[in-house]
Amino acid sequence: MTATRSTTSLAVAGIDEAATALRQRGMRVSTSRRVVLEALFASDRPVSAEEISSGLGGYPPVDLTSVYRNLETLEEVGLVRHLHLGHGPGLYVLTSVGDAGYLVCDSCGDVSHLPSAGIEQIRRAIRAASGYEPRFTHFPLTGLCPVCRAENEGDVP
Amino acid sequence: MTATRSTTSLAVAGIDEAATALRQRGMRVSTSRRVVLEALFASDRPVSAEEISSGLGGYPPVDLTSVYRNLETLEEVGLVRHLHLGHGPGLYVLTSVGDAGYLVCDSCGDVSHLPSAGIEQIRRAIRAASGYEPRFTHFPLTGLCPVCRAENEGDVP
DNA sequence: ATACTTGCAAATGATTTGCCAGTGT
DNA sequence: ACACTGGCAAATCATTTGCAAGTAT
Repeated sequence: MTATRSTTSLAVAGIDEAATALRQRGMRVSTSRRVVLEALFASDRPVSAEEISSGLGGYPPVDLTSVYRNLETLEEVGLVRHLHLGHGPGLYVLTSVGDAGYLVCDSCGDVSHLPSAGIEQIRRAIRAASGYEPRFTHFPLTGLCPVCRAENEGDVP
Repeated sequence: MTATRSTTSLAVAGIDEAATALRQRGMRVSTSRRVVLEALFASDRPVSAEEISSGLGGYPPVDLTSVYRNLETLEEVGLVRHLHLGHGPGLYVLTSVGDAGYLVCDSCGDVSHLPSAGIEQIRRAIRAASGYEPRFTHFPLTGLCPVCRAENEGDVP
């Protein structure tokens, strides 16, 4: 009833395939929209609307409002997804990057990828505990990273 | 380096114990601060600053700024913690409620408690995969709830 | 009496909306 | 041509900051 975020994804290999997907739905491939896509394809990490707007990676700047509107559109189509790693602005990625997820340390703020090796175990444990089919794409897992864990021996063990 | 949130907690049984903890640190137990604490003690769910400010549970209204400032102070002391369940305002709870965590469905928005029965398994899997000591207190686990999982059979299985 | 707190106004950061001109198809 | 888009200004939502007046201790 109150869907918080997109539940569909459309993985695509490059701009051309993305453009085709858009046109198939009667959407246009405008300059701004293309720049947003190119910036996302060029980045190896989640990026904010502001970063894209201000010319991330040498692409021409695009009005911030248009960036937001395009990201929203692309998210509806399933090409893009957004996530939150902490208190900053939302971050956007292509759905084609997969859904491995992130880890953020509550103490030092360190951000890392959730190692794919152990993900299936985590999934299984969550499924068993709750019946949910987990996704790690919208919020990171958080806690104390190994380093801070060693340091914070007194705190909330 | 970039601590995102408090890593300490101070569980307390009631207002009086909380008041003592505050005074021990040279902090005052003003009317506003007491109302914020009372509202938190009276609520059985995480609440927003706005809710507290506008007189949740029949307590006298407190200026929103003061609520934010008090919540921040109480969080520093370790009496309070905040979390995000989705895109709305931050939600606050007493740390004395424990750290079981929440589950939110990406599709229908349903919010539930992470059943304590399976938590240790989940913790173990995350620890094994990443070395992190997980906390489920700041962001919920998300995914498809059992009901939506059955419905969305085509989507991103 | 002193320093911690409050309340109000104003600022900030992130995102959204209205509106009309611009442009893919 | 027509409908989808873009850009700019202004609005909105959540939260923070400045500052003078108020009050726990």
